[in-house]
Amino acid sequence: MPRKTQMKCGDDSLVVLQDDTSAEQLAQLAWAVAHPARVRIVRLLISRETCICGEIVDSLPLAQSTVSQHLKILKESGLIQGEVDGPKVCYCINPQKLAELKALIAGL
Amino acid sequence: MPRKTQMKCGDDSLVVLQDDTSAEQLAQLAWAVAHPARVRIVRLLISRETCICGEIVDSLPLAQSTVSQHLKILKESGLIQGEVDGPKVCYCINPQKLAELKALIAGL
DNA sequence: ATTGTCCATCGTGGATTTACGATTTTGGAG
DNA sequence: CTCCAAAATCGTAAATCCACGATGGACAAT
Repeated sequence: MPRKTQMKCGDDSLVVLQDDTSAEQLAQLAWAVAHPARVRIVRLLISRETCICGEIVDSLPLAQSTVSQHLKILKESGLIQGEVDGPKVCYCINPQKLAELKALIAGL
Repeated sequence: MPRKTQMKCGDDSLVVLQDDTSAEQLAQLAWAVAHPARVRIVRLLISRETCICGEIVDSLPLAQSTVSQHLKILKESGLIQGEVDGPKVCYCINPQKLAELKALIAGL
């Protein structure tokens, strides 16, 4: 769960939170790709339209558990989806979320 | 300085590092806007073409020192620039870097 | 020179990230 | 049923982030 602004200081509820949802949305999606390994994963998933699985692990210089963690983060962001296929798990991009990210960044 | 992949495991220099620079570039820029406060700052700087300074502090529900830290991060990413104007400091966006971020995301 | 404002930086504390190895879970083969 | 491989999860250690108050430095005006 990516971070929200903690705003420990005096709460000015309304004015402050006005367009904060959009900022948080963007921040959350940006955060998902704010790590080289996760960028690589996303790119890999885009290049091969066919979902792959643990080949991701082989394509990265990281331990299996670490990659699994990054996959979890990407899954939670909604950018990718994973479904079990026998003993393996296949991941693929979620085009909608990817488009959303692109739109949010483009709309800056 | 945002994080790079640590890759503590066996080094497979060539294949692995091939397009890693691009992934790191994207990750670095994405990370700069991976926080709601920084998104707000960037948006503010874009909306007012004229550089502002400590109004940024007033527009955010954060302490001055915290905002200064976010500004530093954004400055290090290259997305914004700041120059002293008398006792105040004016910040403005760096259109090139912003374009770079947009291009990298769009090119996903 | 002194004062006041604006901003950066220091120092700190708590939460989060990121990495790893080890363990558990899951589903298919033998 | 048992064994194997794939993947998720647990537990942990180190680094980083993010917030704050307090301090320090730069510049204008008095």
